[in-house]
Amino acid sequence: MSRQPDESRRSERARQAIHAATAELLASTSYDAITIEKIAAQAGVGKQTIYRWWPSKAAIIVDVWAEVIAPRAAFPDTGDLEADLRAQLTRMLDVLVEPVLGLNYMAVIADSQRDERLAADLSARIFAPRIADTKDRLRLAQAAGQMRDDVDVDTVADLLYGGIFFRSLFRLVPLDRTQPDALVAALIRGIGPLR
Amino acid sequence: MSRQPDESRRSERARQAIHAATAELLASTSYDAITIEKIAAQAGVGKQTIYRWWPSKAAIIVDVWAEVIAPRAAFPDTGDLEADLRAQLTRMLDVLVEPVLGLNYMAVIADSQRDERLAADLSARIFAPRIADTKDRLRLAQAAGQMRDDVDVDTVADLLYGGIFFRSLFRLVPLDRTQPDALVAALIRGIGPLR
Amino acid sequence: MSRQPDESRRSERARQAIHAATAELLASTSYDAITIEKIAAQAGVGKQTIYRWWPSKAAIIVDVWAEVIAPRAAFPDTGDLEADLRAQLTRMLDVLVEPVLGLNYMAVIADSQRDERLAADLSARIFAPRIADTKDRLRLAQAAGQMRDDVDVDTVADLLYGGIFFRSLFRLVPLDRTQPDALVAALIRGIGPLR
Amino acid sequence: MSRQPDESRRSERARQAIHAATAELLASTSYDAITIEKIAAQAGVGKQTIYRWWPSKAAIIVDVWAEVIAPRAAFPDTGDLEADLRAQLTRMLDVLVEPVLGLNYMAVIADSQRDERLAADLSARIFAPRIADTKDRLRLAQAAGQMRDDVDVDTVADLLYGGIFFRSLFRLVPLDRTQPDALVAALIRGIGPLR
DNA sequence: GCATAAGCGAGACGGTACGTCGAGTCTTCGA
DNA sequence: TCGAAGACTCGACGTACCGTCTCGCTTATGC
Repeated sequence: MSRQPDESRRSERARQAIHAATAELLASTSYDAITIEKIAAQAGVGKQTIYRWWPSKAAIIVDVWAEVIAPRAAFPDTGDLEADLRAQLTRMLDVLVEPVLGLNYMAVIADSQRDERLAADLSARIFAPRIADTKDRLRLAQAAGQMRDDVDVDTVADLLYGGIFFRSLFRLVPLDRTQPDALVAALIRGIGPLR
Repeated sequence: MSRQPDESRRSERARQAIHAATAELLASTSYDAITIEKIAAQAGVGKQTIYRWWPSKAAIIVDVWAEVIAPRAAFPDTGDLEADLRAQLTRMLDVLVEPVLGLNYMAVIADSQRDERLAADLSARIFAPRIADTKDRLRLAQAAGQMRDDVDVDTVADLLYGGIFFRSLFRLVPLDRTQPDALVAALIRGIGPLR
Repeated sequence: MSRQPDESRRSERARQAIHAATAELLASTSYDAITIEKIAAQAGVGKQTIYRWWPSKAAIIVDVWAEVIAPRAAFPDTGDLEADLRAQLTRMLDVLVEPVLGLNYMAVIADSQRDERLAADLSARIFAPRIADTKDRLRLAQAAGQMRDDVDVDTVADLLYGGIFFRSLFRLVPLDRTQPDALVAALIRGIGPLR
Repeated sequence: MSRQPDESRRSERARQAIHAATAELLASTSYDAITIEKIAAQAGVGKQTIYRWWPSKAAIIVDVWAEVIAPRAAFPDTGDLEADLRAQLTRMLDVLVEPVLGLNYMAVIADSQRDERLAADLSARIFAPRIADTKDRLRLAQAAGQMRDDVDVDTVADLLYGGIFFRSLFRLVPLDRTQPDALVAALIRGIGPLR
């Protein structure tokens, strides 16, 4: 049986070289054209070193993102719920809209549909923290009376992010930065008739 | 440059065999393990015959779906908007929830992120018609005073389907059939404070 | 299970390119440095095409030799047994003595020690025919009264070729072209005391 | 450049463990499947310890043999040259005939064709002493009038051992223990017509 | 008697080649 | 001219070992 390697002996130099190479490729190359062989070559690293520490190329990418994104700005909280949600969605759109990076972003999410480990990794390290922030903000709003307290914050998060992702996924309508306004407005006021 | 083949000479027998083989594989095999070679072998068809008529395996799958799904039930219209939206989302969830098929469904959507032709095909043949139906239903609701007419139906469609897809994509929360109720309720009544 | 390929569809072009590339490498490169990847690259051929038709690089080499060597000169027959054996051994030495080719020659024999299929191939296509010729010549000599007929021709063949190969194998003594003379002389006259 | 290590500090425990592991593998495993990594693992030794003291796996094997074989019986000398040669060849055949060990034996000789250092080592420590013994015995025979003194002992040694090795190398004819009789008889009496 | 430098076990590292897989193209034959 | 069959070139896969390179950790002098 194959042993799991000894973390304490891991080469920091190699880890960084792989991160750097992956980041570079992510910005310039389409997801399918990014191969483990290319990452290894560009990083000046043996393939085995990659396979020793990561189960797939998508896992490397998640790793890179986690490191880059981790220290990003927290969920905005100006006291105005609608403005804050709008700001947050816009921030997200800014990433999805970038030509190469945005597609690669979606491609990793795509791969996660076929790879359970990756899905778990992606959720835990990229999405879960942000969604947790979102829910915190929503609960604050509930406490402040800016949001009904008979709606489930999970549901709201799904609607909020889902609305953006759906457009991004299917591109039936071109992406544009005014979208969040309409989305958030509809969500806050509801689509039902005025009561 | 390579000529496009003569549609009129196309073998209906081969087309059906390929459809059948693909459908069979879709229900039993993970997306990555479905290969054009396997489809060809299972259909008793030369690879060239596939390449002559389809640009990719995902395109075949879309083709199969389009045929299967086309005659499906139209958007429900009982007069009760909330109930109808709920019913439609539930129908959708029923597909996504199926263990192999649901994942393959998402995997095709995933692939469409890297393949523009596929994305167009998938939109045009699978999603666009359903979304058009949805919008029609929404406009009816507006006309009937069941829905505010200052909200964009595009936005509503995004929120509606996005909510479901988002859960399906990231599976942070397990999928279950009660979800549409909460989603639709929140969307209709809005999350803002009672006015 | 993997099917054996269809001989009749085999590409003659590819076969020849592989032969040529191998022959070129054999004359210039040490056996260990000849890899299937290099052969494929030099021949402008996919690796799979090699694996489809040959089980190992040594098998390719044997194939090349068989084609090159097949039409070689027959065993000499001048009527003088001693001279003929001498001539034949000298011809053999000429190959073994060549700097790169000779070593590669021994290296293939070496590999045949670890690969039964290769050993059979090498025997059948390269050695067996020559040894059969040798035995025919020896039997002629027996019929002509130039050789005792109470000695086994197999044994004589072993002594004859073995003597050359042994030197070539261990190189305890440098190889030189006068060796066959002494070898054949000792073998013909025997080493026992004059009777 | 890398310093040669200090012999006096060498671990005898490790040396023996490596010898033992190698001997075990030699008896059970095909030559190609014997790797330095396996030897190290089986011996419970770091790879570096092997590389520090031996240049190749074949060198380890030669080392093992040299130790095992060194104290072996000297060349027999009963006064009867023919019987003694026969006895010696038979002893040799006994090793070559063993199923795994015999093949590994030939495989090392094989490897020596590609590795000059190994060839020198193998000659010096395994073959040269035995061949020297053989030649001594032959010279004794010459002095005793049991062998012609116009034949070169080198040549005779080549014929003698070559005959055996040739069969072993190519296995055109299965090996059997009666072979040495015919070989030695032919060599002593010669194959030429009765004089 | 204690530092200090060696060999040691372990195993990660940069590489090279392996043998396999599937992609998409090309060729041959039969209908 | 399409279809079946399948060989072709290509490129990436994930694995196996190579030989080198750190890492602590014993030892075992020699200052």
